[in-house]
Amino acid sequence: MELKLNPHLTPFNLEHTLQCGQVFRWKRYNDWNYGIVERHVFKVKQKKNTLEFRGANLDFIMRYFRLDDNLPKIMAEVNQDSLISQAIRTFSGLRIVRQSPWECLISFICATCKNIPSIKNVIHRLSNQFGEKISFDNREFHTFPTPSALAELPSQVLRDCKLGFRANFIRETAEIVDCGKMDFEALRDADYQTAKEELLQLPGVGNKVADCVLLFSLEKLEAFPVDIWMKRVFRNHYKKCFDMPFAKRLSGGQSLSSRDYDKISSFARRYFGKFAGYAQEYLYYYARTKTV
DNA sequence: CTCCAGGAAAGTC
DNA sequence: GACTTTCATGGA
Repeated sequence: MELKLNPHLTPFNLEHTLQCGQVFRWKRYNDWNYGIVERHVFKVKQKKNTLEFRGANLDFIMRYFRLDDNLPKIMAEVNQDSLISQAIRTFSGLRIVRQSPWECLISFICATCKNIPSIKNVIHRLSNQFGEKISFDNREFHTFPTPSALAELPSQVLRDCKLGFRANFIRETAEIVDCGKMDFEALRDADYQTAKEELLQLPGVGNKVADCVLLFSLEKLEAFPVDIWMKRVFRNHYKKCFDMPFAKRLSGGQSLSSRDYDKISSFARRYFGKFAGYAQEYLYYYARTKTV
């Protein structure tokens, strides 16, 4: 199947969307990109304004890649200065993806203090060992392990997957989700603050992980995750928006205190508006690949 | 070798 | 409240 995209009404860039660092499990064989979502394996490729796909129907593609988001309107709303404007031009067509909350949650707990290649490695290790095998296109793929699959693993087995100090967080969070004590559907319906407070109860989930899960899987497009790269962006470009003592702390090498995190994140939500998460993703990818 | 990565939690004052 | 230390591991 294929989908013709009007670049003015529905701009989309598959490459930027998959490479910006929001998803960790996509693979490329030949010129096809293979994705796994829940139990669906599918492949996608883009040629200019045509999106080609197999193994998924149009509704699924529209929903997963958020092609229902009015991107031109969103970009116009977050386009508040020359830096974000530059990032928007550079990565035109980048979209936030609708991930499944459970996989997103575990992925970003694993992501603490790791670079992206390491994150991909550990997620692949988890899936290959504890996920279910699914064949597609004469290749083998694996679903992401279920909460019960991870909950029953001894932490030593998780450590053997190179999870390090994250192993206990993963197992404990898996137990909580497996017991049905985390209702992702309810979080989707709740407002940003309420949903965030719920997520913060989970072991291994702090401000940054919570905001990633809210943005990438729970429809909270105002969520603005602040990691080491975003701290760098604010130190170099938005220092004047804060008081001097705070600006000085931004220059330090230490990780953000919870209060300083809120200071940046809530400023960004006011500054960029209700689609601040989109601004974050463009700035994040820009900071990682260009000089800021 | 040292330094860093999509941080969080526990400890200290 | 706030600052500091600890937690593992692979890659540059």
